[in-house]
Amino acid sequence: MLKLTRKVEYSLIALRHMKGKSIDSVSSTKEIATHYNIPLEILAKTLQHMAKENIIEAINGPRGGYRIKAKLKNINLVEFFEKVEGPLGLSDCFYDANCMQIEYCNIRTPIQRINDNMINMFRSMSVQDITN
Amino acid sequence: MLKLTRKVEYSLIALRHMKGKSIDSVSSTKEIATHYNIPLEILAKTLQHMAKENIIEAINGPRGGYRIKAKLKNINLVEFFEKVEGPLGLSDCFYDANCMQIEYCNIRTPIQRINDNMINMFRSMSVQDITN
DNA sequence: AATATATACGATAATATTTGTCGGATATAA
DNA sequence: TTATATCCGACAAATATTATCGTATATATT
Repeated sequence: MLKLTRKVEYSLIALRHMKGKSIDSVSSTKEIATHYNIPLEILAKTLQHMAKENIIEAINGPRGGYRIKAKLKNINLVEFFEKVEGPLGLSDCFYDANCMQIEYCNIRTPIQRINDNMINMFRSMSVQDITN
Repeated sequence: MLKLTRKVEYSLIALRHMKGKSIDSVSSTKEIATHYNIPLEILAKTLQHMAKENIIEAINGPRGGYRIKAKLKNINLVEFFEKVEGPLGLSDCFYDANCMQIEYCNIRTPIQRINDNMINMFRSMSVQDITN
């Protein structure tokens, strides 16, 4: 419960790795995967996904790889989590109302309050903060 | 990602239901299950679990059921989540160090910071707050 | 142009977690 | 004694997450 997914973890690991290198040098999937002991194919997809979201940039071909594209300071954790994993919410009913008890539910509003607090907390932190 | 489990949701629903009744009246599993459209057996286990944790109290026999036992004001959400679901943490490595990349991991400390913020936030809310 | 290295990506399989079911036991008010 | 309710372990199903495979495409280097 309340866990991050590996995809998010791998994304953060990769970003932090890239941040430690000079601005225009690239990091290949294999390089990161072997260094941090991450399954290559999973990491590959994760990086492709981040590239599609314009967080990083792909350089094709031999000696290719990825490098950071976005200003990490301008991406808060809510945006980041949603780019990587999709909509955020303590319960599905906050973005997909397919729930058997929605009609009689007595905790939707209370949980909404917890949810708001959580969202605010994540919004107050940037990806930059986290990868420092 | 970052979801509550149904067990937690059902627990909160049940507590809120009981709070709406007079202090010594009891609520049966069936009553709650049918009212909120929750699978009976699941709810039964959930309530048994909360009884073991002394949050609620079981009254056996016909006309039995459960009623609130603890001071909900004195239980914060971290305590509550841990009573109902076990240890809390954004990543397993915060309470079970069985991780392949723990040695080279470059995000453990950063995620720890997010985790601390989250824990603090949950600690600042009581079950009472949530079931009001 | 050929080759080797790297990303791109859909399909599918394995694993883990969560959720739900079943069967039978115990307690107790009526 | 009976009906109603909790108790609880074992098991099964559903869902979500994580990982693998196969093949295609892009491009530096030679």
